[in-house]
Amino acid sequence: MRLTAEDLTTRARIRDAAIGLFGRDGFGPATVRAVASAAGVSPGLVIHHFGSKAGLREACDQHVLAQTASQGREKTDPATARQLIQDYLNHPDQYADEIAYIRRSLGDESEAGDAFFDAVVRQTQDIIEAGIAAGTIRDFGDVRSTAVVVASNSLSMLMLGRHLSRALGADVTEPHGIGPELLRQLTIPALDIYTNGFYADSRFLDAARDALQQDTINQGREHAP
Amino acid sequence: MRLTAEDLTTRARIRDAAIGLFGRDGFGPATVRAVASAAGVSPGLVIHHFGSKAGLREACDQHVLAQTASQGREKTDPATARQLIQDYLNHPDQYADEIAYIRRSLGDESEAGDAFFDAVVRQTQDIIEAGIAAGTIRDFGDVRSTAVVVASNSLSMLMLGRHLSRALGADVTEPHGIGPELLRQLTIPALDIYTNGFYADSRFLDAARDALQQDTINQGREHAP
DNA sequence: CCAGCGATTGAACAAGTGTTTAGTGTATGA
DNA sequence: TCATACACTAAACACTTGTTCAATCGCTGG
Repeated sequence: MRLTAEDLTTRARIRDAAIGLFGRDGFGPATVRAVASAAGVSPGLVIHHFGSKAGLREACDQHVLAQTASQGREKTDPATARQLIQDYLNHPDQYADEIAYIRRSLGDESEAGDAFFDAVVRQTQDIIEAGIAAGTIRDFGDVRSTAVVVASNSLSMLMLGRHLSRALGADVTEPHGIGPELLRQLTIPALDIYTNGFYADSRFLDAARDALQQDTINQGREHAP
Repeated sequence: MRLTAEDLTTRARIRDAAIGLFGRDGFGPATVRAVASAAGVSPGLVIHHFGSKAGLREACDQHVLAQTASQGREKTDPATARQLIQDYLNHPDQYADEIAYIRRSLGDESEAGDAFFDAVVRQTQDIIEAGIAAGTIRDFGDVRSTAVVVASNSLSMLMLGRHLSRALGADVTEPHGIGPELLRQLTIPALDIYTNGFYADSRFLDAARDALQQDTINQGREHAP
């Protein structure tokens, strides 16, 4: 649940407007004047409150990070996770700005993006380890690398939401978000792969193992210029 | 094989410098002056050759798209694909600029990025259909959606390369590229999931099917404000 | 030989950028 | 009540941006 009313302090209003514009246009192209205009204040006031455009960004980073961290902490619990997804499916617009901002943070090189990605990997690894203990998830050799792969796959929906929408024929009114019907359309194929696998047998896996073995042996020769 | 020598026309040199800077800094932040300086020419000449900064970008889009299209066309053939990957593993630097540029194109909303994503999905779908016919890939209900999911997962390595490197402890000298040793480290877990699945049984898949069924029934009520 | 043409440059321009500054209210606390 | 502090604005500043323009340089065709 979020507060949507406009009983925010001016500083918070500016920050939220900045999150929206930074997420939509990127940190570079979004201007202080545009942020000020969106917040209904003068450009000077933005600087007065945040010192500089970089300071404004830092405040946005911290806020979005804190917001998502407080939601993500309980995500290991399946029931809470389900409720969170349900909440998003019912009110996707309330999360749109933050999601767009995170997408930009992951794309730019920013400390906030780094922290967010690391948090997702950490939680994924927790979930995997709990799942292995409970017998619901297969036991892997390298849990860490597996967690990175799974986290990366999950975040690809966030990074490529716009293209997923296009490819599956949804209306692209929302520039980048991923709507409820789209999420529904992708859930089954994704879970199907995660449950029954993608390849029919271990041919490719064995071939890759062989190739990597061979590549490691030949590494000194092949990598020489 | 690419030509690395400097026997390029000035126009091509400017274009290549622009691809490098657009990929590294983004289309907005990268300036005409920086491109001109990187190419060793005056800013006016950039405009003289391409009309405007937007024209320069269009030329970069077309060039990168043509470059990747010519390589991707034969990717359905497994042998060629393997050779392409080998080539990349041995000379990753030669592809770095184009990869960074594609990453930015996929993140911005650009026609080139759209075309690239669609091409990847199309080829993925071709590979899946050929694999199903050959018996190497499982037969899915919805090939199209599956192709979108697989393509999205594959491209996540491109979009999040920087974070994958960080998470797996590689040196982050290259800002976003994904190095050979990193690719080696991720191949086995990814193929393991694609071969043996991620979940131990179909519990999650069944639960999702039930949830979506129920959500569809309740959709009218739950989505109301 | 030379007229012409494209490549190329340096300087300038107008617009937009982040930021500063001086000034105006408007509270709050002594 | 008055002075201090703070939120806030309008205007200006210095700088960067994309783009234009006049003027060269170097070649090539007649």
